[in-house]
Amino acid sequence: MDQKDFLTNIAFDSVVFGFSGGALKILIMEYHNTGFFALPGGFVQRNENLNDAVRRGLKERTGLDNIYLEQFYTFGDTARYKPEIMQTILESGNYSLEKYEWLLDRFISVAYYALINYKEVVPQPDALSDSCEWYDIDALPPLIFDHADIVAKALQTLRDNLDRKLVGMNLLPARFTMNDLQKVYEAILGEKIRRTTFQRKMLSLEILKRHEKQYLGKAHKAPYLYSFED
Amino acid sequence: MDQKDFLTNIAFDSVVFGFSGGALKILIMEYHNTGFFALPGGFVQRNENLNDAVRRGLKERTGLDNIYLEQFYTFGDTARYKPEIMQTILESGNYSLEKYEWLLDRFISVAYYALINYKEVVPQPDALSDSCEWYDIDALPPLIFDHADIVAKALQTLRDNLDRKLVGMNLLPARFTMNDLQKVYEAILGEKIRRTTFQRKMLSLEILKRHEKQYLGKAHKAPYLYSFED
DNA sequence: TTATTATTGTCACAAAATGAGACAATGAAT
DNA sequence: ATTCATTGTCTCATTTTGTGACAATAATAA
Repeated sequence: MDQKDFLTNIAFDSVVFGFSGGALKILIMEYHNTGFFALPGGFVQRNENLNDAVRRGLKERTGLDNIYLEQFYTFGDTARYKPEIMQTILESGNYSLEKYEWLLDRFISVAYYALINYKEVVPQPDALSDSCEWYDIDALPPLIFDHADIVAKALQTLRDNLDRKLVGMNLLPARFTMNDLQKVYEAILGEKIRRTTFQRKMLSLEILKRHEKQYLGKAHKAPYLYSFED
Repeated sequence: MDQKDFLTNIAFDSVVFGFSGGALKILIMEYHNTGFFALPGGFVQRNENLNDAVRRGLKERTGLDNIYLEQFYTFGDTARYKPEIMQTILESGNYSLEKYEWLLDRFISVAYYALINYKEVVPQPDALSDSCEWYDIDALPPLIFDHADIVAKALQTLRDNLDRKLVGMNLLPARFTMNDLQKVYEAILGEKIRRTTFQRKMLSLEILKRHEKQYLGKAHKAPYLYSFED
């Protein structure tokens, strides 16, 4: 983590979406002894593609390769430059302010969102943080810098992309019911969807393969399981 | 233009769209004595918002304030790092390689597109360039670095945004005919649109104000002029 | 065994949006 | 007055979407 290995003034932040218990969640880190919460992020190595840097960071936090990833905005206001916060984080982690002085400089941050299958992940804190945990998108702790803005814009972009990109594929397990898929859409949009219209629309896309029924011992008709495979 | 005034490793590029003669055009710069063509761009001052830096750059190139601007992607592949090209540009412009050594470093570039009224602009070259001129989007010269990719992505984003944002407003003069507006849409989409459907759709949006007719001395019915004002 | 209950898959119809063409109105040239 | 190209609007067909109805389950209760 030496200055000469990394590009200066440029960072990235990731909004990692997962879906569990009917709610949309994201990963948030908490720094040692500071009460500071932040998005997972990192820096770009001098010989590394920006996109690869983000994948490297996500691999460290989630253990996953091949994550669905979209870049959505680059945040570059001067108002996001608050060196005293970074200084507190470094001091609380017992890091040398001299060696890591470059972290106190201003950073422009390229923001990405990722979609992952909640159940496949065991979130890992990094050296500076106590925890890396899921938070309900409606109940986030206060975040440092402009990270609340980043989350808001990530969610807005996800909503805008909902019709154009196959969002459900990445947030659900390989097999799921139509109702599972509908709940993902409802969590992202923040509103209820009409069941029959949703079902008709999803089936008309011809991207779902129907499998066996799912018997859960409930007192009603068992739903079919679907997958996105061909 | 001293290193200490600017953030390092980060730049911006602008795809400036204009509309003239029924075709979509963008601004391209040509560097002194090099045969190199590139998008207008620049660097971010240490105390300056990223968005403001882009507006500053556009003001220098076009003379305009209050330009319609959208950030659309940040390009950060290592493959775009070609210091020999920048060195040639500096040498051809008789700039000191020592003083401007920082320009030979790797840059991650935040890309924006702008929409402007073609007739309001007299493009201005900068100190390093011979010209800053309009080129038809279908007939661009070969561009340095990954600037051709940037243009392609700008155009794709513009198409995707066509229904959601008021594109025509920014590419046309204050008053225009329905046919003018349709030609803008056709130039962006790269395909013909059905006249009656387009007219019905535009009018149903209730964002157009109808004004007097435009008599051009042609042997047919004179069209109404419209504006986006309220 | 036979109701009861909640949910699912599908259909039918209404409403809205879009595609496609018809046609009269118009401004100038012949 | 006639012709011509273009415009504004209308109508009808087609497609998409909104809305509810309804039969088909899979377990539970009677």
